[in-house]
Amino acid sequence: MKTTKAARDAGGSSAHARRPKRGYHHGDLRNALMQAALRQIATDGARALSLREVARRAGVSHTASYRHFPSKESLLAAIAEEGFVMLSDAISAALQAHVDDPLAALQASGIAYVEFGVQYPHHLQIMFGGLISSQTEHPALKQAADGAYELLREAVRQAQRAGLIRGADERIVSLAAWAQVHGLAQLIAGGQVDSADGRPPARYLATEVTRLLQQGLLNGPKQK
Amino acid sequence: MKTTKAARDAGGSSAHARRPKRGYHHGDLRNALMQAALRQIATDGARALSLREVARRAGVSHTASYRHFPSKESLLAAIAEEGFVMLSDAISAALQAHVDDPLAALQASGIAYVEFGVQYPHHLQIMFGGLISSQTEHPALKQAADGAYELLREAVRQAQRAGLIRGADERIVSLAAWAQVHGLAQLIAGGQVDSADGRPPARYLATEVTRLLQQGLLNGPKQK
DNA sequence: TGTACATCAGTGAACGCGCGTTCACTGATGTAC
DNA sequence: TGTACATCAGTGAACGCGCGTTCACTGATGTAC
Repeated sequence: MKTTKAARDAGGSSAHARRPKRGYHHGDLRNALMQAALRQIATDGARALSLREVARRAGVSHTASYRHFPSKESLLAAIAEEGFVMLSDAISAALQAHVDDPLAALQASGIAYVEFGVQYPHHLQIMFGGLISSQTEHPALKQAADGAYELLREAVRQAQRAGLIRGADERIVSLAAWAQVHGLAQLIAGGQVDSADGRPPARYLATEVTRLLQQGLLNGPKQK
Repeated sequence: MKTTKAARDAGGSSAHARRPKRGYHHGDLRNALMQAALRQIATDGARALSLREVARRAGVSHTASYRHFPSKESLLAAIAEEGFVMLSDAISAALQAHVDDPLAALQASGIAYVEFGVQYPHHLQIMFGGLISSQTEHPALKQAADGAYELLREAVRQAQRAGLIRGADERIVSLAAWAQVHGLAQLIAGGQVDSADGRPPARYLATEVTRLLQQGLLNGPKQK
């Protein structure tokens, strides 16, 4: 999945695996701690996460993380922020693959949302699991979260501008789109919906489910 | 919200408030513990929940809960189960209010789902927040959860049978409906969407959002 | 190139704490006769 | 109605534990001259 850029830099020539010459100084501890935290969540569940165990997994004394994160929650906030950035990247890529077709772009961004959640379920859990008391206390996180949602809203606006979505309030349409892919991602990532080997893959489910909503958008309100 | 049946029984005539004659035996400790747990979650967040604090709030020694729940997780499982039962009741009521109109029934059940989540956000968190390691280890919980989803699927099937939904796979339609209301409930309950005083109330958002999906269902696939 | 010094990133002992669970117990309640 | 006894629902001390955070420290790194 993701590579620890600086971790590779440190050693320079030493190909891989065998511990690079890192001695007292780690080189990329901040990043290593974030990855260790994700590994612990994968193993023990998000609510069992402890700073000391994270440090252990990173091979470092349990107080070292205070050089990089002022508290346990700020480590979680950093991971959540990373998640929103990755999500934004995924949505952006989907949008750019369909610049000529705003409706396809909207659907693709929804599918990207679901795929992100399935691929990074632990990020999703930290982003939305109520582990961070208040986003307001972590401005960078709040900004990243707002940015991701803004991409989605902009996709809705473009489809409206192009005349592909009729009638409905943009806020409601955006919320409907968000709720749908968010719910689907949560259900799949949370194991409530099987999408394992042999079962319909997440991408297929996301495609079909978003298609249904899209049809509703296309045709506009029928007048009650 | 909910009344503790047996707690009232215990005292008999003593109207209310002033501690009924409960001495050594509590009378309805199981129920009282569940409510105390919900209160602690409301105060401190779900991940801070501790059996000892729950017992403190219930006014009982911290080991008393072992007479009613074999472990901390089983207390959580009981609350989650209660949540699914309440959710099922809410959905059933919505369905029965529209027996003559399967499509209205389907939408009403979705709205009921969102309203349940908004009204009982802490139940929702316990039901879906990954606090319970495996539903399989709590059969009654699993059954309650499956029952709620089954009600929703049955509503979809009835709309299909009545010819109101064309073409689409029932599994996909059910999943789309579930994902949408589940996502909306999560977003509102998690504070990602404001629906507080002055803002559009949850019921309105749920109605509009489900209407969009409904329109997609009504018109069926347009043939790609 | 060498030296002095400031800064940075990690260490390890120690703090105080609350936790989940076990155990042997005791007071209260229900039931058989 | 009264008594003996089993069962049930709480108690409180004790267990062993890992946690987040602080502190004074030390080794490593970078920089000015």
